[in-house]
Amino acid sequence: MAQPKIVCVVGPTACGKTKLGVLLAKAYDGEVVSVDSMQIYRGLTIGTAAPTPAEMEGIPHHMVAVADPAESWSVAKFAAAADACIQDILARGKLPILVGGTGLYLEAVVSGRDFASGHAGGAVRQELQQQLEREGIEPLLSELRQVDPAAAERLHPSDTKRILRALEVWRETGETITAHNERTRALPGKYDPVYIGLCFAHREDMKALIDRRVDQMVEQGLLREVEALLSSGVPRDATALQAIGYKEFLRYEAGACTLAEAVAEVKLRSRQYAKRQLTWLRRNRAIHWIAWEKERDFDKAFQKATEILAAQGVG
RNA sequence: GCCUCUGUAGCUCAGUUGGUAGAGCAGAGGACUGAAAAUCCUCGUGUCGUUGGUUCGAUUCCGACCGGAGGCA
Repeated sequence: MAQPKIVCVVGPTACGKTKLGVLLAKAYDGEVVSVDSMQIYRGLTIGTAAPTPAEMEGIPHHMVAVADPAESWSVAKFAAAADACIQDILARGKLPILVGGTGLYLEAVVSGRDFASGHAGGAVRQELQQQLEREGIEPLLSELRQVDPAAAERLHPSDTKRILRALEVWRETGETITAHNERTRALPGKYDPVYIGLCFAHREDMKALIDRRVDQMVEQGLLREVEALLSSGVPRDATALQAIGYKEFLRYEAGACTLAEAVAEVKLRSRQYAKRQLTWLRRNRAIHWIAWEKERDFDKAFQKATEILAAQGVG
């Protein structure tokens, strides 16, 4: 009740979130906040399908191309920056419309929960990483079992990334990640979101569109974009270059595969990514889904979205 | 025409000294709180090319046929 209402347009890649976001922003006097872990990096335009000035249609878009591609952002850093944008939009009496495919980021922003300290490349993380390389996961797992048995139980022994993170939180803060999560989850959300989800009714239609879109990206010069990033000094292991459509062309550029193989790989990774996005979104029962039949029909989708928003008290 | 190799899960291939078979990839589902376009987990019945024969029993051995690759003519 006390939380400000915001609109969230979600869905897997290539389902038309950008377009619907703009349509809604125009109709409701809103501004778009992109919630995408890769569109934040400058120079990743074609491969991330970041909105172009033409696609924005004059609507202000936040959190796109705001980061140096050589540096590595995190959920926490993103959430803080995005929240500042939302606060600013609200202060000016406009409606924030969050548009994006990165589930964790969106959840972080909407809930407004904080994160325990620590980060990739930090001293504690590096120390843990080295310990992992020297001794394997067993000693780390048994340490976790002692300090945070619940996390040790929950985490699979192969999930080294999360085991390291759990230990990092403990070593840095003296609070276990389990306790931290329980504490922050109990806090009320920061915003009152209305979720609109876009998806295809049939998986094969989504696959066909993803394939088409990847071909278009290549035609538009995705390879040149990758080369430009490299020649501007972005390290090959930068987070930005781990994006789908970039890491595969890195291999091609290095002569490790043919162009056709790289393109096929991008298509494959894109639809696997879309599947993971759907898995993430499905557990959010608050999403009002709009399913495309065969082709995307934005007039109809906009109409439905309007009805959904009216029913939820927006507008 | 003859010879050799080959035909096993959607794809690439293992394997069964004869008791109806299993990996990787793909696919499906799931997890997810400072790398998340990341990371991790679970799920494998398929006329073992077709057809005869040997055998208690053949995908496995033998023959023929069909398809593929190579060699000799």
